[in-house]
Amino acid sequence: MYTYIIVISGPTASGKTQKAVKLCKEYNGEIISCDSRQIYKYLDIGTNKKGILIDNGIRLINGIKQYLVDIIEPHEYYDAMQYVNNADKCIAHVLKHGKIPIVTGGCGLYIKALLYGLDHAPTKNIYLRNQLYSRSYDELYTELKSLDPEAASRTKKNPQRIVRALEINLLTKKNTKELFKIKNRRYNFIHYHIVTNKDTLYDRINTRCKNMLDSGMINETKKVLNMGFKKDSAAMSSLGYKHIVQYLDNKLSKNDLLREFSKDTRHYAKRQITWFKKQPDIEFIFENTNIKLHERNQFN
RNA sequence: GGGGGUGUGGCAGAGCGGACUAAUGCACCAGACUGUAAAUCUGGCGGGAGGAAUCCCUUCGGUGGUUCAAAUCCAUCCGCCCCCA
Repeated sequence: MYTYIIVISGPTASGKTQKAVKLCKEYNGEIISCDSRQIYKYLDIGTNKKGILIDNGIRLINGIKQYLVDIIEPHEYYDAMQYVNNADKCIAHVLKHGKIPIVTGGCGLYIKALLYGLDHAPTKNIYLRNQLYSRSYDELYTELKSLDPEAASRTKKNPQRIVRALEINLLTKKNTKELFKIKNRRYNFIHYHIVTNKDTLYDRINTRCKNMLDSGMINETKKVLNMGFKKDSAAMSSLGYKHIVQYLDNKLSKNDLLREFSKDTRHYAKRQITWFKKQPDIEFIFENTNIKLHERNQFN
């Protein structure tokens, strides 16, 4: 019985899933997705889902099972803690069946949360947030500065993060210094991160965006909107979909739609690259590298 | 041939006598981020020195003028565009 899990991360369009599928076939594994967008039902083209849905939250890609996709409705809220809970269950499930869980995805925060855990903090409080958002940035920043200077210096000029820090502080009456503990690994894991040539990656992103639009992503968006999901629902903040919404509102031309979609996706990839650079316990591999688990002690 | 317009940093595009190394956007580079994360946010972006304040050099098609001062005015040359013939 395996006790290790494998993590494969990489920027968008770096070929994570493909690599994971190959690995699963060679080593009897199953994929646990770590993707904050493929969790949404109905958004298939733009989130680049692979394979077919065979059960609630389970897809089959070339005969390999992938968990944690298509699990919530477009308007539903999701967060890192929920991901950890879900992923923990999936990992246990896969291990129980004697297979290797291969966590695959590009969502840095979720991976970090899964691997090292989150400190105990309250979940989103909409009432409080609305209250906070009605105040000015300066006011919020000043308040955070007095309540939790460290958090303030970490979140400066970022309203969203200031609100969250205040939310934690007001709800727990503790500052992050008291709340945040040094954490140990929650799993025995090997974390591979795919490194690609950036120019190649950017080219790939550009053509992928175009292909997505050409293969019905706009209609998919319309369909979801016609189902009654709002333009500002959580899922609609996803790359591409949010641009399509603007296009449908005549705020973007078709050319601009593609340009903005590609641009933001490229920027996103860059953010992913930046994030993983400073994460601990990562083995960086080139995209054409074959992962050979059998050469590792823990798999003998 | 006649008339009008235009030429600005990698691109688009403001500026139209001083605060101009020159707005803004794109591209590009770097970064932050423990519960919204495909989110949110920050810095840089002519060259050289410096941690930085700052300093030196070089820019607005070419050249020559006017002016204390020019991307901005004038002359001329070159390129592009439009209209009339």
